[in-house]
Amino acid sequence: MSTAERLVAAAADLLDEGGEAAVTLRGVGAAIGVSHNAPYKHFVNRDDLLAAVAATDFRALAEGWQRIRASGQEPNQRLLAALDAVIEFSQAHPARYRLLFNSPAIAVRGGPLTAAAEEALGVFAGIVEDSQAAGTLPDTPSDNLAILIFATAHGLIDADASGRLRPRTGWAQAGTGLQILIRLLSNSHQN
Amino acid sequence: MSTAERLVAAAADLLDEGGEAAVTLRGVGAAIGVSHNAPYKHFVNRDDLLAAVAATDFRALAEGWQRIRASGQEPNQRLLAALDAVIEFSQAHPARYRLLFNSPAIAVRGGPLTAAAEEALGVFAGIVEDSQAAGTLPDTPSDNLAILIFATAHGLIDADASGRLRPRTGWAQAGTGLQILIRLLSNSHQN
DNA sequence: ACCTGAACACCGTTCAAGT
DNA sequence: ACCTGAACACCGTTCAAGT
Repeated sequence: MSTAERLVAAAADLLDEGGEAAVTLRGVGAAIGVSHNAPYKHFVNRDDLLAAVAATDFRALAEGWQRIRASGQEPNQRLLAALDAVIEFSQAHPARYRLLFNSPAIAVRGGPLTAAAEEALGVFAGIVEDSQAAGTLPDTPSDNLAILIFATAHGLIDADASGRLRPRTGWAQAGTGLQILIRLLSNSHQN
Repeated sequence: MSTAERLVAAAADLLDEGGEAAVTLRGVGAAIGVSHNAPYKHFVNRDDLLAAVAATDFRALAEGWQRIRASGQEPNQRLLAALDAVIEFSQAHPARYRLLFNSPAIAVRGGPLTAAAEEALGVFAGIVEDSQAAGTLPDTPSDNLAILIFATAHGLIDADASGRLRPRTGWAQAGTGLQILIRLLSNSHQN
């Protein structure tokens, strides 16, 4: 692994352990045995390092979604599995999830991160398209419907993280809300 | 205005001007002519001050929604107006919007902020309930449907802030996606 | 009760210097 | 090409002291 890759991995670990505030250049450097200054030889600044972590996670997410899309399940089951995958990621790696979908300052930088995000969302849109082709979702343009469904998932995940999901709804998880949404949308199509 | 209130107002201004990073205790103190240490006599720490800003904004949001609910428009128009109000706030005060709906570390603190958030979301749920009573939304439990709709709004707002809304959908605004969602949900009910 | 000023232990970032 | 160490200008927070 190159130094740059080791820095990215170390930053991801620190995100998991202590959240974004725990990712200091001094900490990242120490984790792989270089000075607090070495990261500047591989990334333009701290945000650039965080963007590299996010890009890596987007690529992994895209791969996971691709496997789900290619699996033998029913289309709507694949869609729910894709949503479950991102919910699971948000719970296992909350700080890294926030970096993917909740960090406008980093998302807006463009570059490889934007490309990786586009690719991942493209795979997700494909999964939605499969459901539409199977006739289990309304025939709104697939890019539009995909972002609508994903936005709902993201909103529910955020509400859950802020402790505002269970008190109001009694739902154990964001996934429960999404099942209801998919059912409502299916009904919408069947008339 | 008490010193505490002036500190909250100064913090809100700094959020609008330079984002969360611009809210330093030194800057907040200087803005109202006290030392960088004075805030500690009114708030337990920086997060507590930010939570106070968020609580104030939640109360204002609840009042705005209440006015919309009491207005003479059609129920679904009131719902879209309520969603427009929060979209508008997110664009006029992005850093403060993030504090309301995108800051789990602060939301989880409980206290007056949680109470203010509960109250605001309760008013929003009431607006959704009105639409259901008018027969223009499915009869899913109103708290559940309200959080589903609000989650979608929040997700679209976040996607827009990260620059990921327009490229994929061509939508000029989050509001466009919400109109489509409301229409789909209305169809869902009419069969 | 409320505020100040010094001090502490951190930060990100820059720069000159090393190999 | 890659890294180090000192230095700079910040932070939040604590503490002793003032009125």
